[in-house]
Formats: sequence, structure tokens, C-alpha cells
Amino acid sequence: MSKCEQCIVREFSSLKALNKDELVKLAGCKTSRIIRKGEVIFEEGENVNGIFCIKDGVCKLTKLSPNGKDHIVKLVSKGELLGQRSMISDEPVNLSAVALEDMEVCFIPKTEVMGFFDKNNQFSMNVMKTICGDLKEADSHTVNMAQKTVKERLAETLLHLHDTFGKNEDDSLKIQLSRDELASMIGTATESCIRLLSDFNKLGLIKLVGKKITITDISKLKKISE
Amino acid sequence: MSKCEQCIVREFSSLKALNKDELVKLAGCKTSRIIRKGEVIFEEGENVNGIFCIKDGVCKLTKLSPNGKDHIVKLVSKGELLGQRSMISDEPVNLSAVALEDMEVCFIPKTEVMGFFDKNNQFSMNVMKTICGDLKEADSHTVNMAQKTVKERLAETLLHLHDTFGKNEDDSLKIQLSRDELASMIGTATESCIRLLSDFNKLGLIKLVGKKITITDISKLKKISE
DNA sequence: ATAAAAATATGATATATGTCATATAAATTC
DNA sequence: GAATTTATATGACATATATCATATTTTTAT
Repeated sequence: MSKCEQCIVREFSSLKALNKDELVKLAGCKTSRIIRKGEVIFEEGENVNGIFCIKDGVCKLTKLSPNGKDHIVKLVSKGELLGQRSMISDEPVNLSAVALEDMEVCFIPKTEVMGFFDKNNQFSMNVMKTICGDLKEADSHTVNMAQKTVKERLAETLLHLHDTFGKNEDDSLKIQLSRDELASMIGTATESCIRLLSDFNKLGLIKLVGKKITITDISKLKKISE
Repeated sequence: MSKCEQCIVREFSSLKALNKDELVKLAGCKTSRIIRKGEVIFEEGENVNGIFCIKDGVCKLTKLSPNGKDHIVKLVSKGELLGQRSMISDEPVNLSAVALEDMEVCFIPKTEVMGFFDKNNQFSMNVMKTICGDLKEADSHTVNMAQKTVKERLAETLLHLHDTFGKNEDDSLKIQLSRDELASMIGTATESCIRLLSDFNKLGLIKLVGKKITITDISKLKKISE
């Protein structure tokens, strides 16, 4: 069992507030897991009873709509925590988590986290601020979905992927989503998504090579995203 | 200055965790305000520096979209608190609050609330649970906006208004929204909203008398909302 | 009470987006 | 490495929704 004290990603999450003793205690009760691309970490409605700390990799948080389509609510990556809302609400998770790449995640049981929560004020404050940030973002998403066109949402999403995950040496977006996944992030049909990508390509805003997307004109994309 | 101890609505919010001493202290620093229908409580981007406790009335929380349209993110009524997220994030508010009816609200300065927050565990836990509930709801809204049709969203919203605010003696919805406001809740053009209401009316799902809306077939509406 | 303004309603039309069909390209399996 | 499956791409068409125009009703102001 690796030590949490020496884990770098801890510094990126609420867990950075924990002191040495707490980290030792944490290391003693956490369990580590390798999750392959496409595997499910947890499913909507499940009782998770703890939180996951992402040591490496990226996953999507999805919610099933009554029309049978999955909607990607959020992408979560290295250093972030999963399942905090559900733990605090004391409810099953409302979203599913599925790995977009091979991942390494640690599971921390609820009892342990709640202990830190009670005793370490900075930790609980960090968690709260994270959740408040998520709420602000979620409201903003709702408005985007309700008021923007698919084209605007696609432009915005491409820029968001660029800003959040960066690019490879060849300038293509580091995060690789299928057209289907991209469509389910912006809330449209896969074909519509493909068509608009193709339009952006013809307009010289992006370059498509196989599955790779390269943004070639950020400012015009920004203009389109409004 | 009225006493918080005797205020009934306190029981409906996170404030119910406060003890007698805390309530006396609260009563000493809170300020009460009457807000007329249509008046703004706070505006997106403003520094609010405290929270509002709604003693009476209902308001809408809106966010301006880049297309110039306001989107109604949430309706908030008697007994609920406003501005919690902003206070915890230590950021300007991300939503505007506008009264839908005449209201009575109390303002509690941030310093005071944060004091309770630090010392009263139950209070901070209540606030967190509220915000977690908001987040769950917001994610669900996002998915609805992204995946459901306008018709489905209208049906769902009517049912939600019915469940949340109840009905008058004549069975019409207690909460009165203009067609414009209803449209800005479901994220559509005012004309589309009016047209669909008219369709629902012709199908016998609702009854329209002036501004009043009466739901006459809940189960069919539920079916439409999916 | 009357005039003016705003809200509601409906028609006509344009546009965005979804759906279904089919072709091609890429990835996976045997 | 060929065969099969899956993902991407594009066309044709249907449908949902937005926009603009105009009529009617309701509310507000004088």
C-alpha cells in the first residue's frame, strides 16, 4: 500500500488540508484500484459509501435521460475527488462515472472522510468550496443548454477541452472523445455533431485528422461560442 | 426589530440548527426589508456580503445568457436562504434575484453567518446539504435542457410548479408566471411556450383562463414529460 | 373611463436540428 | 491479413422550434 503522504495528486484536491497524522491514517484505510478505459467506477443510483481520489486518468460523469440517451455532465481528471456530493447528502450517487482512459483511483471509506470533515475545518471548507464551484458551473451549463444553439455549444466545448486538458505536441486536443461522446456533452445527435465539426473544419476553425481534433482559430471559435 | 426566535420560517431553513443564544445574536444584526413585486434583491456580479432569509414571498433566480435573454434557473420561496453559495465561495453572486410577488426578506451579514458556520456543526452541515441538493437538481436540469424537447420541458415545469407551490381554491396554480417567464424557465421562445400551452389546452391537459393555468390531467402531463 | 402600453394569441415562414439511409474509413477480432 | 464490427461522414428528408407579422385581450397610466 503506497503512502498518501508521498502522493502528489493529493495537493490538487481538498485533501491538501490534511496533516501528517491524518495522511498516515488515510493511507491505512484507503484502497487503490486500476480501472481500464471504458470501465465503470460507479453507476447512477448506487450506494458508494466513500469518495474516490483520482490518481491518474480522466473519467466522464454521465446521467441517463428518460429518452434513453446518456448525457455527459462533466469530465473529471487527475487530482480531483468523486462522490463528495453523494456522501454529504447521504444519498446514492446521481451520476455514473466511466473511465475515458486507463485510470488509477483510490477509494476512501465514508467513515474516514467524515472524520476529517468533523475535525479538520480547512478540509471541510475545501470540500464545500469545491461543491459550490460545481454548483456555479452547473447553473451556467443549464443556461448554456437552454439558451445556446448546438453550434455555439460545440464551439464552447472545444475551447473548454482545450483549456482544461491542453494539447499534444502536434497541437491536437489531448483529451480524445468519440464524436458520440462529444455529442452527448453538448446535447445533440451524433450526426449533427459530426456535421458541425465538418463545417468548422471547412471554415478553417479546426483541423480533423482521424479522431484527432486540432483547434486552428481560437478567436473565431470564441466568437462563435458567443 | 422583530425577534428571530419567534420567526416561524426559520424552522424551514438551515437556521433551524441555531440555539437560543445564537438566535438572539442573529436578531441583533439582521435587517429586514420589504421588496415589491418586480424589484431586484441582488444582481449577477454583485458582492452581496451575506445571506437573505425569505420570510415571505417568492423570487426568481436568473442568469443572463450571452444572447441577451434571461434564463430562470430556480424559484425560491418562503423559508429558503439566498446567497449561500456566493458566501462560501467568497465570490460575487452568479445569479440575479427578482421578486415575483411582494416579499419580506431579512439580510444577515456574512461575518455573522460565518460565525455560526464555524461554531455550530449542525448549521454548517445543513447549509452543505442544501447546496448539495441544489447541485443534484442543477445537474438534473442541465440534462433535461440538453435532452428533452420543449414540449416535455413545459409539461415537466407545469407539474413542478404544481408540486412546489400548490393550487388555489379554484385549482389553478398558485404561482403566477407570465408566459415570458415560463418560457425563460423552460428555455424557449415566448411564442413557442404560448403555442404549446394552447395545444395542451386543446388536448384537455390544462385549462387557461386569463393568466391562470389549471392542470386538469396530471397523469397525461406526466406521460408527456416522460 | 379612455388612451396607451404591455401581454397573450395565432398565422406564415425560415431555420436548426433530428432521423433514417447509405457510404467510407478505422478499429477489432479471428 | 482478411473479415467483421464499429466509428465517422454525408445526403435526403422530416420535424421542432425560432422569428416576424399581426390581431386580440389585458393591464396600466392619465
